[in-house]
Amino acid sequence: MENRKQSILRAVVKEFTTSAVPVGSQALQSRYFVNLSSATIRSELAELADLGYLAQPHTSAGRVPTDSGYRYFVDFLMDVEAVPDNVSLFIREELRQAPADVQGMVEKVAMTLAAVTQNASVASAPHGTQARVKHVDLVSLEPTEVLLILLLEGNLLRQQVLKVADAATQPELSTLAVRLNATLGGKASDEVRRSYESAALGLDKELLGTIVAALDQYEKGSESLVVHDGVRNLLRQPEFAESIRLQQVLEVLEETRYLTVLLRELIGESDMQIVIGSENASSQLQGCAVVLTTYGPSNRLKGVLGVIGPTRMAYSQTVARLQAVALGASERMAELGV
Amino acid sequence: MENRKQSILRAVVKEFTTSAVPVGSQALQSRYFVNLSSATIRSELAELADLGYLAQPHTSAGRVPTDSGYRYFVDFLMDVEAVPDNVSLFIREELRQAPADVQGMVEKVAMTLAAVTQNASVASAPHGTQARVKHVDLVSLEPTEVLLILLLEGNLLRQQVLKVADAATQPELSTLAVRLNATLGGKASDEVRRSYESAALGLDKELLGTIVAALDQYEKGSESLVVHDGVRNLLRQPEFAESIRLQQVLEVLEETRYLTVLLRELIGESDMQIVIGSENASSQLQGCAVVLTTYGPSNRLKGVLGVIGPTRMAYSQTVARLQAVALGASERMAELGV
DNA sequence: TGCGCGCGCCCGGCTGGGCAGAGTGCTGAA
DNA sequence: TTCAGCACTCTGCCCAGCCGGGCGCGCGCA
Repeated sequence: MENRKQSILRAVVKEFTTSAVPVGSQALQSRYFVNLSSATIRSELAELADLGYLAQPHTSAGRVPTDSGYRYFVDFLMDVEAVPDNVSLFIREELRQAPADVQGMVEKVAMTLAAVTQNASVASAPHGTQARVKHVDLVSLEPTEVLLILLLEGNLLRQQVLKVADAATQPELSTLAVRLNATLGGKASDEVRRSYESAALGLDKELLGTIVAALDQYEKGSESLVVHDGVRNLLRQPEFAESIRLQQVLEVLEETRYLTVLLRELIGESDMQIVIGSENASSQLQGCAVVLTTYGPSNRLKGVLGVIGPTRMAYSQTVARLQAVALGASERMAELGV
Repeated sequence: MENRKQSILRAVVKEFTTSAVPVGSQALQSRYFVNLSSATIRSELAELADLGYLAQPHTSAGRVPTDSGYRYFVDFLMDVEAVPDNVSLFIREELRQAPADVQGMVEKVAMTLAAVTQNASVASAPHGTQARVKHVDLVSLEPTEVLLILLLEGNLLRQQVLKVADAATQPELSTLAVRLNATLGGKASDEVRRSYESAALGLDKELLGTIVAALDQYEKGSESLVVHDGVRNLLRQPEFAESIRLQQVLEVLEETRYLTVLLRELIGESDMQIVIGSENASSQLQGCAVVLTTYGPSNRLKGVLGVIGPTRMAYSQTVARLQAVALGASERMAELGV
């Protein structure tokens, strides 16, 4: 695409993201292209519309970027915006105050992200493909109830209540836990499963089965923790003035199961992913853009961090700030051993 | 108040909660008072308006209950509605699937409550005045780093990385953990603190200090664990058609600090509390009603459970279902030892 | 071929008047 | 005390008309 068309498309996107009203040739001429006439701009706009990058809400209204227009913008035209000092300071300060557990940390991260992007945010807890057992503990709750505590790689704690047939005292359980630690320490779920299948360890087979199940469940992420925040920010956007639009987004955000699947599907190999409007598989997110990246304390433990807003969002700012939050959160989590 | 006025007020509230349009004398006459003329009803309505229980959006519109009208209704006129079998079944089933940790349980409770009341729900984690230590574990991470795992009453896991001066092996740490369990098991934070202050136990003083700090943080933190759900339900109500109304509610719900204070202030001695519209201290909740009760696994561990909706809410249904969820959750939590 | 200029056109949004409907308040009679 | 009738008032809705922004197109020029 010629340089001038690109500039005009960039100007349209920029103008529309701030004003939210269709942008006309005159506005562009007076604010961006003083040495071009509005008629020239009009013909360029018409061609951009032919290419599918711009659309008109109705004849003789200004132009609005289409989903492909935004796509072209983020792929080729977007210049990465530096994060202002006060914003990075704010991010650092917020994350510094985050509690040292996964849940609290993830919530704080989502909160911070929503605040700095002024959009809605989602965050899933970091989890690895292969969870390694670091430590096992068994605590007697009731005579026939035992709490299994699994410490996984990344200092992730998982807990599960087990019903056992025979009553076991705490000392008995502690002895068993020591044996389990010796056998399972450092093992990933498939190794634990082998132990389970061979069952030559003299360990309670049922217990091992439960541990395998807990690891599986953890790995599937079906139980994985997803939080969201900042829905109130969306309400400030004219796109969400009619409540139906927001309702659809909320259906996605509040339905955790659905959100988990969505995040897993969306996050691919790439480091930063932008999904715009109709590119979203789910019909509820038409008109919304989702910007996603990964974060986590280590390379093997990654969660998803994302921003959800109208397609008319300040992409370059969002990308930069999302990156800053992801980086800050990753560092902080590594530091805290979360 | 005479009997007939009461019936008419009750009818107006009932009619308005379902239809959401101001109710006129003819609608009342045809649906509730066939043996009265609309003129008679009109004069009664006028008197109810004089008493401050009803208002007109404008002259020659139907009547709408005022906040005091709702107040009178819930105080004197409301008949408690039985919870349908399928709803109680749904509640039981949902709570049965709840995970065995506090966070997960609270989230499930909020979700269930939102589903059965078709309004927004809030839930704070049950917390006592004193957190009790149930189990302590120490895991060696690095030569000079130890992970302290605290299992507190309510199966709440806390973890913290400790830096220690002298390298300790896992067996050494396990032995220490056994000693700690024997000493601290079942103790609340002030008892731990006494142990800490007397320091006559031969235990590492620094370690005890960390445990005390973790308990303190927990006591503060668990109080602030507040979740909400069901905002999407509010969007179905015409009251929230203009997004500004919902925005105000979301400011309250998403600002956890604020919500914590709100719940603490609102929950008084009474078992079930209803706060209607202008009775709310916070200006953001004008036009909203909040129904609150307490729940928890024991008398010492209580959290707050609440429903937030428009003042035009089905109070008797909400109260009954809130009560059912609170009861079910309390039982389930006691059962799971959460 | 690219650009600038100006004219005519088109369409959505706003405004103001008229109309129907719903609901009230009042009055007088049973 | 109840009730029928009547006048009044206010809103919501519809429609016509105006307005203005923005475009498309044709023409002239380098």
